[in-house]
Amino acid sequence: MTTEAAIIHSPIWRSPITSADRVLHEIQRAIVAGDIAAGSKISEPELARRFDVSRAPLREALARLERCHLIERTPNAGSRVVTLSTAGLQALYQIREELEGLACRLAATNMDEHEIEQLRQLLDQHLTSQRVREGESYYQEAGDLDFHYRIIMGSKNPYLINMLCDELYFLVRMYRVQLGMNGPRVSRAFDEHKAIINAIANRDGELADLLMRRHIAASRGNIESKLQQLGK
Amino acid sequence: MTTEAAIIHSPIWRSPITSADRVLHEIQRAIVAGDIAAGSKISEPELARRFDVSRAPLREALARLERCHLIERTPNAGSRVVTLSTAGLQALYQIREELEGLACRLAATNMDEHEIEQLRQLLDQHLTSQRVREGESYYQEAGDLDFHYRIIMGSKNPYLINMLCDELYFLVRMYRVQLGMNGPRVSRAFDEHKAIINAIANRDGELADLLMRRHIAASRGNIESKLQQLGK
DNA sequence: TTTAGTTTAATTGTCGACAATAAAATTGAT
DNA sequence: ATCAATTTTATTGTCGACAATTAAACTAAA
Repeated sequence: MTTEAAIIHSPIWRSPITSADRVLHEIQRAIVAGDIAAGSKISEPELARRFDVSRAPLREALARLERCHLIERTPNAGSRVVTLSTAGLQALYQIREELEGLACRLAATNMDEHEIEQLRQLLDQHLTSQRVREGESYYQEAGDLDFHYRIIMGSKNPYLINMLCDELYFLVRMYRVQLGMNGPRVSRAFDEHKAIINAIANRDGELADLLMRRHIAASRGNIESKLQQLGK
Repeated sequence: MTTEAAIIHSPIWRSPITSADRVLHEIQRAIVAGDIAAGSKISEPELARRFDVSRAPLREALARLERCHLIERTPNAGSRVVTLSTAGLQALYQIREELEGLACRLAATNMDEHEIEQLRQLLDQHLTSQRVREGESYYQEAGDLDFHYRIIMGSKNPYLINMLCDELYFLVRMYRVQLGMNGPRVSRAFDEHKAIINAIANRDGELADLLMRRHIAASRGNIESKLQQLGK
């Protein structure tokens, strides 16, 4: 999957050379996957031992985990992993709709032909790999996220890229992964993606914006129903 | 001025109990004011001595300064204060338009009558204090920012509040302060503010959104002309 | 004189220990 | 037995020193 490649950029990620980066990477993965339970308290000494680092780089990592809304820190009290809720999901997706809509509008004018072509190719290979393994659509997940990443990059707006990819998307992934969002929306999402690409290729930013908002709203609806289906 | 009060909230600010918070506060002020020059390199040992703290809380502060886009860090290389540019201003204000537009739409449905009344009062006292001291409109600056803060808070969306107030607004203030944005747009801004409040009071989110976008676009135009007027 | 390579110096990243604060446990009183 | 106050424990925040990396200075060769 190419998701990993798409994630690499700017402040939060750089290349995991430093040990703070490494431990950040691992904890992010653990929280998103639910290995560190949502709502659980975080013990600095414990995590430091667990990932075999001192508290200094660990705290650096915690600072950045707070930045991408995966934990909440209160001074002199400690950190907690965030909890997933309907209200939180709605607040998150309100922003996402708005910012990714903007990303589409900007991408429609700022992406060059080559980038658009690459986006098309991504969608194609995405389609074939999905047809091959119909049930196991973790790859679909990754492919979908990759699609969104590309468009966000295509906006060429550094602040927008930073906010969406570094600060919001981990939480989005956390909702999707922990609620088992892998199922039936696959083929419909393909069509929506295709339509968005066409709009961008036609340099119709307004339309791409509108389609992206609908696409995200639909995605939110899905997660929302799953959320209240599982209580809370 | 009430700006200080409006700033206090959520992750970045809490109450400056810890020394990392204190030094963050001071450095933010220094960078926004230009006391630490834009584009200059940051020396951790030097700043640590200057603000009389160890490097540990200083680095905590640097992490949060990166978060609000006032410095840029590269691993093993150090930190630089950001530089102001037309491209950066445009990218920043693209986001601002979008998010504050959203804030207006949300505020139109989420602010209660009391909050709207307070907003009206703010504008009035803002008007009188401006008529008193026509030339020195630093207070106007603060008043304007306060106006925007209130609406953002009125959206009741925690992510939106965090992004705008904690991550974007320091940079906005940096542009305004360092380019001496205090002058002639005062009375026009009043009318625009008034119109936005009316739209919100009428629960007309669409209109408030539109007006806010125009208001911010006008503000950007002002700063933009000043920027290229001073070279670069 | 310029450029490449090497050495030196300075800066950043990390560590372990201590201080200050908050949570937990214990004690005492009603 | 319950609640309040106090002691104890544990956790977070801070410090100074060391290790690793990078940038600067210097030397030497073309």
